[in-house]
Amino acid sequence: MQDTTPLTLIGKALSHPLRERMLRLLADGERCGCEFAPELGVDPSIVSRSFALLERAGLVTSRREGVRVMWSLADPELLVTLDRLAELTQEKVA
Amino acid sequence: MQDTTPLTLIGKALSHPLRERMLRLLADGERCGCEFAPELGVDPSIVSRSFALLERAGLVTSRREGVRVMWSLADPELLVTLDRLAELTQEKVA
DNA sequence: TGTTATATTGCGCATTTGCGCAATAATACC
DNA sequence: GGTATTATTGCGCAAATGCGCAATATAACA
Repeated sequence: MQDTTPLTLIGKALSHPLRERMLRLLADGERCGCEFAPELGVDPSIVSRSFALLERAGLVTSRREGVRVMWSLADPELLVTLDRLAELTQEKVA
Repeated sequence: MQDTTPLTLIGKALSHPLRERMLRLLADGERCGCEFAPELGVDPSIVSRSFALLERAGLVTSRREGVRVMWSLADPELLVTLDRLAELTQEKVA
């Protein structure tokens, strides 16, 4: 794709259930990337690529701590805003 | 995809620049679907399928008016919330 | 009935995304 | 140097998405 806006990047990042789950696993704060593969039942390579997508969209940030990479939500308001968005769209559906 | 949540549906709907543009074209209120194909320079079939996606995600609603289908945002707060989301993610990027 | 305007759906094909194995990188420690 | 732990990247293949033409549907109206 050529014309990529901040919002479409966010959309792509959110458009896979695994990546939404990863976001929610960060709700309580920073976590080591190494926890995600076993917890989600996928290959570490998928976790790595998924975090890369989330990071490019600006949804998460990372810092190295020795051999580990620690991930956290880019903003504590994020999940609230996402859930608010889901609310707004479900009004008419429900 | 099997495991599809409200948020992943929204993500998919937002993940294409054409569909984001369509959403923004509804900022000022209801519009006839027939305006979008010429304005966006794509085939009407693409507009139809794109609206179907946006509607399934709960982002837009429609009503028939004779031969036309009139589209509007599911909620007037939607674009504000989406832009808020973009803000939250751009803080760290900028 | 037929004609016009708008919208949707079926189809084939191109592009993108997703997956996991294997290889490589990065860091710490001996 | 070597080993262990975690993370990333290269690759091939599978699945999903995007595209537009053509066909069909829907509604209004003469």
